[in-house]
Amino acid sequence: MRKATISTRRKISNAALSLFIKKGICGTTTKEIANRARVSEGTIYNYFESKDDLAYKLFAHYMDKFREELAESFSEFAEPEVKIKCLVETFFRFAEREPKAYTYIMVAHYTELRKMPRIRKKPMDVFVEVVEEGIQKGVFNAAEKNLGAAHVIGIVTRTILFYKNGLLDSSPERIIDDTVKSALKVLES
Amino acid sequence: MRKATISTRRKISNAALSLFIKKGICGTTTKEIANRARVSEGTIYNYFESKDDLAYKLFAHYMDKFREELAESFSEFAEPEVKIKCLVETFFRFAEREPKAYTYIMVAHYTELRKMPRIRKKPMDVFVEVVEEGIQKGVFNAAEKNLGAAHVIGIVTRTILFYKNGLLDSSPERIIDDTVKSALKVLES
Amino acid sequence: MRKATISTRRKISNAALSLFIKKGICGTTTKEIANRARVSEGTIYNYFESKDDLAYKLFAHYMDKFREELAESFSEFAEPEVKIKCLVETFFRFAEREPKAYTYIMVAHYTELRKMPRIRKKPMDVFVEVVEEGIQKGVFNAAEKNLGAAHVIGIVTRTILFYKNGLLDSSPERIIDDTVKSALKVLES
Amino acid sequence: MRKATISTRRKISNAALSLFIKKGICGTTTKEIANRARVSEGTIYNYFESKDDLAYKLFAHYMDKFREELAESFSEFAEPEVKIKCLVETFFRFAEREPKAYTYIMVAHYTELRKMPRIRKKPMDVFVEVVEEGIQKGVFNAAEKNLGAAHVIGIVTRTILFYKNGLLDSSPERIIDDTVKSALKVLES
DNA sequence: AATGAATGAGGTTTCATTCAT
DNA sequence: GATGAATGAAACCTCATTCAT
Repeated sequence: MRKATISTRRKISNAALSLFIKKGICGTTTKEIANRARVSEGTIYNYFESKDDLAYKLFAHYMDKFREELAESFSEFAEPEVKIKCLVETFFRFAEREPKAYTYIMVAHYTELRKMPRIRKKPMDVFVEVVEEGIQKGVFNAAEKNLGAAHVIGIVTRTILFYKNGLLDSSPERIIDDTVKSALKVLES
Repeated sequence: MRKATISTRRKISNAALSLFIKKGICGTTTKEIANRARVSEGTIYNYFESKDDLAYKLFAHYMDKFREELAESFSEFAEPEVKIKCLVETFFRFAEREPKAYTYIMVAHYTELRKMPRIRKKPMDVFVEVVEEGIQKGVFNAAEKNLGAAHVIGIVTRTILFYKNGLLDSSPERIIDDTVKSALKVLES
Repeated sequence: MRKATISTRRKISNAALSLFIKKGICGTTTKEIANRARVSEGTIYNYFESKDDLAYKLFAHYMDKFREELAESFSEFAEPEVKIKCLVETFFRFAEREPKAYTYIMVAHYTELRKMPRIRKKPMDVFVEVVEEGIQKGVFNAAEKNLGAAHVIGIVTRTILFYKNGLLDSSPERIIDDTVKSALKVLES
Repeated sequence: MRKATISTRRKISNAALSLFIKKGICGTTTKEIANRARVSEGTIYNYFESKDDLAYKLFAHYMDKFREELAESFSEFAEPEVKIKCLVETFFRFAEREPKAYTYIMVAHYTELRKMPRIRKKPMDVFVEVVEEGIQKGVFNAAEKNLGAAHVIGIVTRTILFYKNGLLDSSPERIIDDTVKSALKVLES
């Protein structure tokens, strides 16, 4: 085996991710995962404790990755408006670069969220912090930080959903630009 | 069965709705539905062809109900801004009055949407029409109607999600008021 | 209700007969019987103890009818050859006049025979008696009466099966004639 | 699994065959099959798609085997009378050597025949071809080949049925001999 | 007599997981 | 590590039968 060979663990993860977003976690069988990963069913259990463990590890991994990418998308010293712009752009970029992971995070949010330990820091928290900072500096006027964050996150996620469903005709650049504008309109004093 | 008795069909539907939003469609068993509805498992099949049929009928029913409520929430002759206000308020009211149905619609959107006949008119369409009207009348300046609708719907749905998860401290009236304001900020010229 | 109205019992029997020969007893549901008979499921149990009881009563009824018709098809004083001719012709006529009953008897023979009380006199017995008589009179030379009867019954039943399956081109009269000839060839000294 | 071990597939097939002929396909449960085969119920589905698939595969397998055995029972260059003799003897031998398979073929003929693809070549066809050859050579005088075949097949199958039901007292050799004679009497000019 | 909703035992099938190789 | 046959619990669903009306 060359080291360039895609690891078995990775093959399983990728296969599972594709299937989970297409058919749901519960609706995906280990046999399907094994078939798609070109691996035997038993092999899955050499890497993950159970199907649920696989689903959870996958979720946690991409959740963390996404949050980190958001958190690192702006300089600590940038203005809040600039930070919001960076966050929105990063959101779009992540959705575009890792479409399956993005979808999985979004869907799992609604369905499997219940089982996730609440302690984990979420992408949302990054938005909340920036909004809070903007409010303190007087450049944002949201009634409360969480409400402002909700509005911004809603604008972005729903736009991406529409875009992925082929409901938007404009160019991606244009869409991102307009979405940033909307986000700032909502927040600014 | 006395006629005053809650109909068996309704008992099953209600039980299923509660379970579907708590554990997902696939994660809910017919036995659980039967137990909660206080009927035998076999009885479910006197009213629905299959568990999936039950899930779909439930979805379609509430989807239609929600859309109709939105469509009837404003006078045809109102200003677009007023219509948007009405839509947002009706959204909140529906989510509050029928919390399970609301959640079910939102979740199914993400998961079971695939199997739904695409022909069905959706709540979203009501928003799109109002945004379109506003653009034509020059009071809204969204780049395209679907993008404007996406932003408004995103603001509302995510706010309700935050609210339901106990993340917002303000009073419901205040939240609704701020959300209407955000929606109009995003849309207005 | 006019007395000419077909009795409920008869409606159920006819519906069951049609379905039993098409899908088998086990493969037919009481709901299907009820639907076809234009009767409610519960009504079946006003006339029969169970589905099996219905299937058995139906079988016994037609079995007896068929045997009686065979037994009465010839004069007691006719020659054995003539009796054979009458039996074969009656066999064909019965199969033609009551195709469903005939098929049901034949199929049940192979499948539900097990549960039938062995005491019941069967159509076969009529053949056996005639062959026995012919042997005693020296006009038939079968090694044993049952073997001769087996050959004759086999010739007739298989011919009817072929005929019903559209495998024979000759006219019914010609077929019957040839079949009588074959039966006699097999039996005669 | 050691290779000397009877294959699981074979164990399931044998168990199913025994049960199907005793209780019918519809009347046999997968649990019974599994118990008799000493495997778990789930294992059945590692080898067959469904109970019906199992029933069909079993039927097709033995149907082909039986037809092939019949077709290979005589030399291509033998006289038609000899061929008939061979066919009848092979029929008996097969019924004796593989009593369950024989019964299953006969029963399925009457009951599950409907679902079988009509294309499959049947044992009957071998008889038809030989009868046809005999007619062309002028040694058989059947009115039509299918009718002649029907008579011969009827004689054989019914005799075997009587024999299996203990209705015949003669020795097997004697029965076969008499049956061959009857078959030839029916066919010969 | 007739109905048909309700039942619940039991049928077929699925599938996550194990384990001998 | 990898395999895949075997497992068996549990899922979905069917259906003969009952019973209040």
